[in-house]
Amino acid sequence: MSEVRQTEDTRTRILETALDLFHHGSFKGTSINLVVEKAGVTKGALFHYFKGKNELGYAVVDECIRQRILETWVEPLATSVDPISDTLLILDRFEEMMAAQPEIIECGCPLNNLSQEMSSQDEEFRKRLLALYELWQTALEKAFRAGIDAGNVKAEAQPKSTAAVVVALLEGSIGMVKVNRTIEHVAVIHKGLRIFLNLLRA
Amino acid sequence: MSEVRQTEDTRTRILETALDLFHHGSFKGTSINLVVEKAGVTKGALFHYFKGKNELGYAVVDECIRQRILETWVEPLATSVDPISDTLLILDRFEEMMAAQPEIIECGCPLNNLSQEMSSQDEEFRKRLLALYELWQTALEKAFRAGIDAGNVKAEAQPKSTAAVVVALLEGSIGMVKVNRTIEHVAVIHKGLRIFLNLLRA
DNA sequence: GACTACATACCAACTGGTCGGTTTTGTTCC
DNA sequence: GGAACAAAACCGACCAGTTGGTATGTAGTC
Repeated sequence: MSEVRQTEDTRTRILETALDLFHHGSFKGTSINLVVEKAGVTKGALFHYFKGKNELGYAVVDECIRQRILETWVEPLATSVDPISDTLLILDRFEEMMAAQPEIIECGCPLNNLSQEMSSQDEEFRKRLLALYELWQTALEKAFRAGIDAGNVKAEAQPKSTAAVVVALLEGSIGMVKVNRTIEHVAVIHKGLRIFLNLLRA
Repeated sequence: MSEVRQTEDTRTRILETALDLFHHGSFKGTSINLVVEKAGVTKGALFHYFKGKNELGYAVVDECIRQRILETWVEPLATSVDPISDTLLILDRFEEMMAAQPEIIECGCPLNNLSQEMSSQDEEFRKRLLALYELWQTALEKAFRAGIDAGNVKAEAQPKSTAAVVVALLEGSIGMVKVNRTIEHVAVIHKGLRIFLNLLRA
């Protein structure tokens, strides 16, 4: 534990702790005092790396959450020509994750949580969160376009609108699960989702 | 102006002011000091009618928001046998509302906002919010069942799952619009939604 | 000795909530 | 009608605790 130097490690620990707390609680509802306590650092360290609470939030969005979107959605869909199957596959992985860590059911999606809380309160937050949604949505849009070209998706499925609907549907679903807080509800939503996506198959 | 007004009027004014502030801001982010200021009452008055901030929030959910769900969804769908057309009609009305009052685009849906913010923080909130979602979802479920019986909706559309998906999709959509903050995005989502719902037509 | 990387003590502003008090309103009895 | 009384409605100063943020200091590194 008593290592010599820290430097970038401290910053990372603050960021990851902040993401965790913002996820389980909320941005405004999480005090920087709590962040430093949980991260095992002092306020001086936090304010050394971040100008203020908002800047910390921006960094969480730009670095931590962005990374997750890339790993979960952008990379898996980058070369997809069957976006319906691939999306359902990603959803299966989510379901497994929820079964393994039921606490996820309670606290939803970090991106959605922050968006709902902050986008109407702080323009800087909104811009950054929007950028992530566009990243995600564009990945889906491209995949649907490729899916249509490959003959796996109905031609009438408009890629842009469909991608928007899928994102809205997923964020809405995870939001509903937060309120319902049952794995059964995940299954109900999942079934409906499957019906929807399969209707788009060519 | 100098009417005799009192009693129940004060309570109502507090409730409506609170709903408005919770909607434009958030529950935790709105201080009771601000509520009393905007409502033009004193703290004594607020605490006379509500045991605390949470109780005020519960009342907003149970009374104000519940009323809106009933008016917007339950009553219009009560006798529906063509839930797809009727749902699209309700959505048209939403779109008109957004065009007329663009501020709605910024602050989303009060029910969704409160749910995302509070359901993981306070069990009492969660229970009450869930009850409203069930009210809404059940109304849709019944309408879809009636729609299938009347031959307006595909038989394979499972009413419960479909209702859950519609609710999730709508809440997700309004959430996305909050982040995107453009009327054009409402149209994009709307188009996708229309595609989805029409796929369910018999 | 300049610089980074922290640590600590501190602050003004604000938070939800309390409490003793005043005013308004409704009821009862004459 | 009006005096007497009680209860509901309302007021606003005050409180302890927390908030985001700062000022100042120090220990190790180049």
